[in-house]
Amino acid sequence: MNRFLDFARNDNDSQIEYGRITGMRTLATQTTKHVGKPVTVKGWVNTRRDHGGLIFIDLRDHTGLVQLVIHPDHAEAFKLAESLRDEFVIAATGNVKERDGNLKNPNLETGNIEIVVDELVVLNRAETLPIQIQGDAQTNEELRLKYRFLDLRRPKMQDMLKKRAKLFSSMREFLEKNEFTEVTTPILANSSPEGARDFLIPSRLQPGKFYALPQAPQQFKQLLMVGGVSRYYQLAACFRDEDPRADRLYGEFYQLDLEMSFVEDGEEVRSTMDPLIKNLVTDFAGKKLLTDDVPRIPYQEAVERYGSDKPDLRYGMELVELTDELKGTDFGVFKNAQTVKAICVKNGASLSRSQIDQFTEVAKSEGAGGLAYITYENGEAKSPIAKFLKPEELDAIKQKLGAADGDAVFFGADERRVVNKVLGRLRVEFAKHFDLRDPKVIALAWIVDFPFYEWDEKVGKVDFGHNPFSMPKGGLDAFAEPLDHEKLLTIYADQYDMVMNGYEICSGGVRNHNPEVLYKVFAALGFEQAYVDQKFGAMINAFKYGAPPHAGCAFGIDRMFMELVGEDNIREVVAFPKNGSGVDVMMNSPSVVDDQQLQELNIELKETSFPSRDINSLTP
RNA sequence: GGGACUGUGGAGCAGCGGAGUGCUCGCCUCCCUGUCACGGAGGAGGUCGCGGGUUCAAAUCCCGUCAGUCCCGCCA
Repeated sequence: MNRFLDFARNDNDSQIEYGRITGMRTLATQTTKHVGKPVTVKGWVNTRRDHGGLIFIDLRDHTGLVQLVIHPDHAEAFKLAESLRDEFVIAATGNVKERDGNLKNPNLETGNIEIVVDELVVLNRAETLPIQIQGDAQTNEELRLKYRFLDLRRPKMQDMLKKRAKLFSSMREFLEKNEFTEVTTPILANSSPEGARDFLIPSRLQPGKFYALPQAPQQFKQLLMVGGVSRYYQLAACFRDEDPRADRLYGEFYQLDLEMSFVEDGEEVRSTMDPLIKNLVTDFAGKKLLTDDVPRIPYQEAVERYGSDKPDLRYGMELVELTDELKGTDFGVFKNAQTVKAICVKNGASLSRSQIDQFTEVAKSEGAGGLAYITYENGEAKSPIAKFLKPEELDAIKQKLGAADGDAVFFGADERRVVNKVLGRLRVEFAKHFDLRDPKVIALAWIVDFPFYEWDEKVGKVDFGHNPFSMPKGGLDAFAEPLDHEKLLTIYADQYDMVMNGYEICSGGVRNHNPEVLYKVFAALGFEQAYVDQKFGAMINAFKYGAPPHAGCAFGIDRMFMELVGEDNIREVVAFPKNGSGVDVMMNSPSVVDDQQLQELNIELKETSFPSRDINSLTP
C-alpha cells in the first residue's frame, strides 16, 4: 500500500505517456559498430545521472550497457528523461557519437561511444525494486527467490544462464559426435521400490493407481539397449522427494544420462567420458586439471586413504594407520579401539582451543567419542594425552605422520568404519579452515569397485550398496553357497562414481542383463522371484529376448556445473530453484487445488486442518 | 525427525540490559551541462519476526513459536 502511494506521489509520473519506437533495434554493445549513424536501442534504465542541464542514462540490455546523452534542446525527450527511474523500460533513437578523448570510459565495453538521443519513449515503468540488482550487494536468498525475475537481471545471473546453456550444448555436441542418440523417456512413469522417495501422480483414467515421476530414466535406458539403441543419452529431468542440501536441489534436477550396449567392462564407459569432462574443465570452465589423467581409485582405497568415497584430491592430509604402532599402548582410548588412525594438519598448532572444540563437535556429530590431538611447537609434542603415551609411541606417531613444528595431529580411535568417517569429515573441515581448496584447480577421479552389498547399521542387516541393477563381479559364481552375510559383503560390482573436487558428479555401472543373476541378487536379500517380477517385470521380461550386455552412467549436471563455475550453492546455478522446504516462493507452489480436481482423481483429504486452504480456494 | 546459526526502515549491516535504534545503499523534493557507483541541500520511512516471562528498565536476558540457511538423518 505504502509503496503504491509513494509511487503515485511522484508528480512526474502522471505526465509520463507510454510510446513506441518501431524499426530494428540495435543491441547495446553493437552500437559501437554504428559510429556516426542513427540507431534505436531498447532496454532498462540501469542508472540515471541528472546534471540539471544534461542527463546521462546507462541503458542495459542482455548484452551490456550503453550511455545515452539527452540534451535540453530535445525538449520532449529531456522532460521525459527527467522523470525516468531505475529499471524503467525505454526505447531511444539517436546518433552514435564517438566520445571526446577525456570523456571515454575504459571500464565500459561501449565506453568510447555514446548515443545522443533525439527521441525517447517509455515502454514500461517500474516500481521501486524490492531488491537491489546492481553491484555485489547480496540480498538474502529468500527475497531473491521471491523476486527471481529481478534477480535474473543481474549480470552474474545472466552469465550463469548463458554458461548453463553452453554446457548443455557442449555435452550434446560431444555425445552426438560419439554416435550417441538422444531419446526422451517418459516423465509419467512408475514408482521405484528402491531409492529415494517418489513424487506420485494420481491417475484419473485408472482410479486408485499412480504414476511416479522418474528418479532417473534407469529402466527405460536399459530397455533402449534391448531395443537396439546402441548408444543412448539424454539431458534428463529427474525427480526425488528428499530433503535438499547446499549441493542437492529439492525435487527436480538434471542428469546427463547415457548408456552403451555391448560393453562388459566399465572402463570402456569411463574412458569414453574422460575427454568430455576434461574438456569441460579446461575449455568450458577455464580451470586447471590437477592431473592430466583421471585416476581410478578403488572404493576401499579411497575410504582408507581419505575417509570418503568422494575425496577432494586437491589437498593431501591423508589418513595414516597407527593401529600397529599403538598396539601395546597403555592409553585406554587407543588400547580399546579396533582401529587408530590420524591425520596431520599443517599449521594445525595455530588453532585456538575454542577452534579445536568446534572441530571436536564436528567429530562427535560423525560418531566420535571425542577428538584426541597433539600439537608440535618448539620441538615439543603438546597434548592432553601426551602423558598417557610412551616416548617411543610419540616418536612413531610423529614420524609416520610426518609432523613438523607448527603442525597438529588429530586422532580417530574406534571401529574402522567410524574412524574413517570421522577423519574423512575432519579432513574436509580442516581443508576449508586452512583454505586448501584451490578454486582454479579441478581434481577428478573415478572411484571404482564398489561393494555390491553393505551392512545397514540401522536395521542391522545387509542391504544393496548402490544400484541393484549392476552386474556383480563374478556373475553367478559370486553367489555360490554357502551365502552368508560375510560372503555377501565381499561381492563387488563394476560400479563407478566420478568425483570432482569432493563432489560426486557421476554414478554408473555395468548392468546386470541376465535375469538369472538378477534373481540371485535379490534372493540373497530374501526377495522372492515373484517380487522381482512384479517390481521390474518390464525389464526382466525384456532381458529374456536377447538383451545385449550394457553399461552406462549419469552425471549430475547441476552439481557439476556448480563446481565448474565455482559456486558453493546449487541454487545459484538454476533459474528457478525451490527453497529448503520445497516451496517455490515466487510461484507459491505447491498449492491447494479445487475440490473438483480432487474429486476427479478420487482423492479425499484426510484432515480439514490444512492451513490457507480457504484463502486459496477464493482465487478463481 | 534432530542439531547449530540467523531474523532491526525498501536492501545490506551495526547496536546485545540504561540517553534519541546508528551507518551505507535505495526512495521522495529541490539545485547542478560531461557524468559514468556523478555531486550538493533537505526529507520521508521502523509493532527491532511473533507470543509470553524476568527486570525499576528488554532490540538486548530467559522460555515458546514461526520463517530462513547450514549440517545430521535421508538422498541406489
